[in-house]
Amino acid sequence: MERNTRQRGAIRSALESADRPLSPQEVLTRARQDVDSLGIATVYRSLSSFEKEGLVIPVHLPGDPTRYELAGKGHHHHFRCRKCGRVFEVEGCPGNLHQLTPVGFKLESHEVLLFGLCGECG
Amino acid sequence: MERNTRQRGAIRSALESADRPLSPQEVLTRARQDVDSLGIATVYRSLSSFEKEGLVIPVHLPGDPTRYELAGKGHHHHFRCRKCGRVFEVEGCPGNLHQLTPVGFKLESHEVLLFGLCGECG
DNA sequence: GTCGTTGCAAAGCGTTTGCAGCCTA
DNA sequence: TAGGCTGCAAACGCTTTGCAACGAC
Repeated sequence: MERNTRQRGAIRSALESADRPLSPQEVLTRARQDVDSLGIATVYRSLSSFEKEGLVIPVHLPGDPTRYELAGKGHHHHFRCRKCGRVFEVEGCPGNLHQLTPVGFKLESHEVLLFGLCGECG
Repeated sequence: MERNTRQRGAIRSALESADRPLSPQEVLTRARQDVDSLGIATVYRSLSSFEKEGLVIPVHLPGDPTRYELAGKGHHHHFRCRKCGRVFEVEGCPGNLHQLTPVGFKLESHEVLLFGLCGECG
């Protein structure tokens, strides 16, 4: 059973106030503004329980720690600038993915990652 | 300047004989059949120098260590079975990716990952 | 002979876990 | 009050690095 604690509230708030996926470390920094005794272990435990509940979604980027963002934003993907490292959300989806899937395979989900330069760095 | 050593040869062979991306640990196991004193540090160092040379390509999968495959196979993506964990190469590419890219951004590369069940597990 | 390469061991870094005390329900 | 939650520190697994010996060119 899930309990509502100050820590979990702070972690959820941190994610809500962000407009991009946050790493556990970034979550910790932000959430400590609410609960300054917060420990990194609690962040990891909360994020993974939020993930199980479907409240947050993990965003995996090559070479970076896993980031998390709130679920319910609708289907989208991510663009990472190779210069400044920031991660942006991109609307839409290329589609056609079932056409790529080998015969006999069952496609359940997918991830599309774009890399390049953002508007400011380009 | 790059030198040809038995170790690098063994690592390259390991990748050549595989039909799927290998993790550094898997590369080590296979390459040790040629050079049994091979150490894991050498595998990491060689893989990253091969990557810089453009000889191999890293394949990143959420939750797994980075795998490597030989470059020059043509553009393709990957499908991972959530049951058996195997990673398959997928021909083709969804295209349309420039349409997803925000205005002012410069798209340089991308990655598409498919998840689901393979033919045997489905 | 030079200097890049190797293997070992130690260090790094992100993540997980054991445990005793805390606090929500 | 029960049992989930928390913070700390230790443990973990993968990856990187320091260093002295090695070996390709």
